[in-house]
Amino acid sequence: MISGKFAISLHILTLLTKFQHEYLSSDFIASSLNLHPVLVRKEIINLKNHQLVVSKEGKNGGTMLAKAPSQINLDQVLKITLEKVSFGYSKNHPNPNCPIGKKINTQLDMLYTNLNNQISSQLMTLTLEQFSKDF
Amino acid sequence: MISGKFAISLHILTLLTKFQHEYLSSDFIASSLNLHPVLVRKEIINLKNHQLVVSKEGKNGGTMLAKAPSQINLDQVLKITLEKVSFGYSKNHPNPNCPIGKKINTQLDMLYTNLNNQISSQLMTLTLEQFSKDF
DNA sequence: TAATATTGTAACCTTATTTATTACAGTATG
DNA sequence: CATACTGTAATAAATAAGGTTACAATATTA
Repeated sequence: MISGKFAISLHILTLLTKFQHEYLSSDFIASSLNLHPVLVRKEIINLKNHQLVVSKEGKNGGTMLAKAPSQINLDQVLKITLEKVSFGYSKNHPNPNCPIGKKINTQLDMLYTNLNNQISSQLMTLTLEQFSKDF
Repeated sequence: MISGKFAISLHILTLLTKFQHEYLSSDFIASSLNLHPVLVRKEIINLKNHQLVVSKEGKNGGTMLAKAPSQINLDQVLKITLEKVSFGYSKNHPNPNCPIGKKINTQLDMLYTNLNNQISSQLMTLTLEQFSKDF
């Protein structure tokens, strides 16, 4: 899953913010997302691995935020879902005998790193609390 | 073609910058990219449609920059290749009966638009001339 | 003017990636 | 102990991306 990960995780976190201190089941979350519960659980595992949520197995189990929404910013969410925003690479290895082909990926990396830094610094200023307020 | 478009176009434009005032064939360009010449021609058509390059059919034909590399900035290239950088959406329509589901896409749009504006203003400051200098 | 090198473009094929489904073991609750 | 959950693997289906073939159109040059 690449394209939807960030959006799905943010949706889940927003739901959890609205129902703070309650365990929400993957079925409930899935019905808001209109997504298969197994996919929701997979995303939740990722959120769990990064200590953003906790979940409880068994009857009346589910998932809950692990910290206050004011302590979670959107850059954290981006980092654990997409890692880096890619603006794309040509899939094939460019010709190493061509001066451009040889260096293009390094140059793109540098450019993309700069762009990512800027994106991150913007997302860092936005907390889940703020994002959730508009719903 | 989504992921590679920006990188491929930038690679082509960089080559054209290095060989300014020469018509380069799609075969030559393809061998630097290690890509099928037909794909190169497809990308070139896009660059042509946006007046960044001109091309000439027939023997000794090929493609050449339509303007000085100092007059082309990377935001223009981004706009004609990816239009907008997407951070992803859940593929399904979220549940409109859920307050979060109903509004999530609008909220994501706003967020993504802000991020794109910032990316654009950064890329606008970078010309093809500058980008090509490091090869 | 004929051979050649090139672009332009459509149709189609292949592969990779994403998303969805099924199945079931494990676990906590009441 | 029945039930309602999570966790997770295996696999299938759908979609997207990239690659290939084929050939018409065009300009060059010998």
